[in-house]
Amino acid sequence: MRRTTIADVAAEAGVGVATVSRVLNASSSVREGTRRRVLEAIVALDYQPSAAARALSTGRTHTIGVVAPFFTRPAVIERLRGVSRTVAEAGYQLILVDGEPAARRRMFRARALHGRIDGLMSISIAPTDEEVRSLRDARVTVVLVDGWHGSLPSIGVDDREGGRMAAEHLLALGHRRIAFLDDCEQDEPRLASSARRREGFEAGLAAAGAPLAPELCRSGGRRAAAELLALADPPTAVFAASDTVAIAAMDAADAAGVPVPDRLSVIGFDDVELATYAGLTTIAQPLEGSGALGAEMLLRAMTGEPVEGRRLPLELVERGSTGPFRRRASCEGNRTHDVKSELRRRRVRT
Amino acid sequence: MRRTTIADVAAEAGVGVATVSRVLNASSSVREGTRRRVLEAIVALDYQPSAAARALSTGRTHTIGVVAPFFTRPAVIERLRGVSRTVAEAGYQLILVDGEPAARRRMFRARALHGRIDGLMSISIAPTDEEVRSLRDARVTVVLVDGWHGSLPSIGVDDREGGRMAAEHLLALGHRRIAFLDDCEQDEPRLASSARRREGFEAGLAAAGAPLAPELCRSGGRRAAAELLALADPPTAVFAASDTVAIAAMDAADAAGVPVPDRLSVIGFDDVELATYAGLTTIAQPLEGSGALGAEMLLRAMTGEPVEGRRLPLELVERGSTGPFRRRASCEGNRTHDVKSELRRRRVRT
DNA sequence: CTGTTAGCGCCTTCAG
DNA sequence: CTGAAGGCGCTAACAG
Repeated sequence: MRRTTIADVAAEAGVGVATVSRVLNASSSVREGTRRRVLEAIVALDYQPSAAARALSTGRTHTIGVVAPFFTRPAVIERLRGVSRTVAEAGYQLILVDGEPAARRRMFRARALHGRIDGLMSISIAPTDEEVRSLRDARVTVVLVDGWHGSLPSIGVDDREGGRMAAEHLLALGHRRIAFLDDCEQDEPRLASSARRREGFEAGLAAAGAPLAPELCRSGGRRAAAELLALADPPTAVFAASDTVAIAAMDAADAAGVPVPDRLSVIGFDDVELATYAGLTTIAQPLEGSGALGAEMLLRAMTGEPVEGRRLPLELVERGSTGPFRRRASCEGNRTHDVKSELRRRRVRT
Repeated sequence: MRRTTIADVAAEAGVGVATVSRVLNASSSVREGTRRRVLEAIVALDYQPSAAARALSTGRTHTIGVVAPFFTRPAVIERLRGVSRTVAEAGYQLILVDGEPAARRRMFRARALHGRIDGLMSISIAPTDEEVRSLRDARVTVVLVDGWHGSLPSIGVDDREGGRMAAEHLLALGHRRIAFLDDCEQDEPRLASSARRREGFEAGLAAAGAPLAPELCRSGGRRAAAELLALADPPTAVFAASDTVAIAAMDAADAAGVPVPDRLSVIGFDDVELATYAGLTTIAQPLEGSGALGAEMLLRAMTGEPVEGRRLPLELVERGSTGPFRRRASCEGNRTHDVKSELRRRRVRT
């Protein structure tokens, strides 16, 4: 029992294969009667064209690939949601390539995608110049989301500006001893957004005459935050390069009995869903929207239409994790602290 | 500048295409010298075989599809992580099909996947009998994760038992007026795990002589929880069919000024990452592990090897969201309540 | 409008 | 061990 092919349909309908192909692809016109007969034959035989054959013949797979660090960054998943929706609406498939660096790199070695995908979206990973060249040689259409490259359409936010906004918010609250917590990506030096956020942040602090102290600038999550808190002269506020790190910092604060925001203000970046639950103040960027927009652009670029990158807007979202600067060890502060940390410790465990 | 094909390599190496194909597929033996020459030609030309051509020729795509409600259920993403890892290690691609029901159904209409995938994993969505038949007719290998079907290898947990465990935990804490919050999936009647969790839960309560009151059994998240709390005789504990719903319930409690766990104990199901941050007591099941195991089974099944489903273990994870039953309106309870809810309200906003 | 035919790039007998 | 040739299922000229 062979699978039914276009030839079977043609025979059943009493026409040539080309005609069947034509009604399948709604290409040049087919007489209404013929068309109906073909359609009936298709239904009768429950025929379904072979994607592989079509891909081989046309050179297009109707599939787009997405490379990204899916499972280490919640923000990526939210972006993917937008991609998935858009791509599905356009009738395209989605191939996922998660990335330990090796896999990502393989994906960028464009020839590896021959006959697999028509377009490639890279989220939070910018290819090197060499990879870009390789991609272009292979004529793979590429769009970057949350990553920039001079010769590739890129969509994302102004991370420097975001850093500056965070600095402003904290400064406006009266904080002066402010720390920075970087994303802890030892193996991915090209994840550049954190670096840019930090640049803007530093600039913002410096402009206000409160430059970032070197010992207040760390990289990592919970442990780094704990070290910060253990300092003789600990910071009263911290800007984390991502919500994930920010939440880890809040966790560390709870564990150390440091009340947030009374003795430590915490601000993050991204505004992932988790930030809502955690009550985290953060610099919000469009996540799902960036994915959707990126997908639209990719789809358009794949038709040959020239597309240009876009900057998306940022917005400060104030929740409860930042508050005005307070002098240490005020009586009231202490009482609140005890109740609160006791409370959170009861609920939150790692 | 045409893309380089197997013929180019053959010419470059001074051999026939068949030989190139042989070294590519490590199939029958090739003399060492010839083999080396071919390999060199491949490198020299930076040749990369066309996946489409290979798929058409062999009938196998080296791609597996995953259908699942990716973006509405955090648990699915964690499962996917295991799938991704396993599948990548085996050198397979991953195609994602998110599902508004329409897309899922299309995927199940097996013929639609001809020439696209070699195997299909369905997470948290069980196909109907008819779909199973269709799948079998099309000879698509299928494995179910978190879903059961008599004639398909299925892997998951004993949801009924999980429900029973939740009941036991709450009863052991002294609660008697206990509510159930269902997942709010109006459009997906086949998402059966919630139903089974509830069955086990009801059975557990009934066995202890504290049967589930009809008015304490609702479906939905925050709003349903709020209704529960507004009852004249509100429950002192609630079992939610998933962590997501449980966290929504905690949120509703905070908003209503009801302290958790002092006046309301909340227990969830799944143990997603978020549960840790939320300090949620929950019935934990292997998430990433289930994905990995499912992928392994699928890969094996695709070779023709018969595989059998597996039940994974459940475990009660106590965090801070459940506590002993307390009589209402005790003085101490009230004080704690005020501080706490004031506090959480400050931090958590929706 | 519609049928015929030549590939798309690779795998796989089948001879040599 | 290796080369030649047919075919996987479909699309896309090119004739009619």
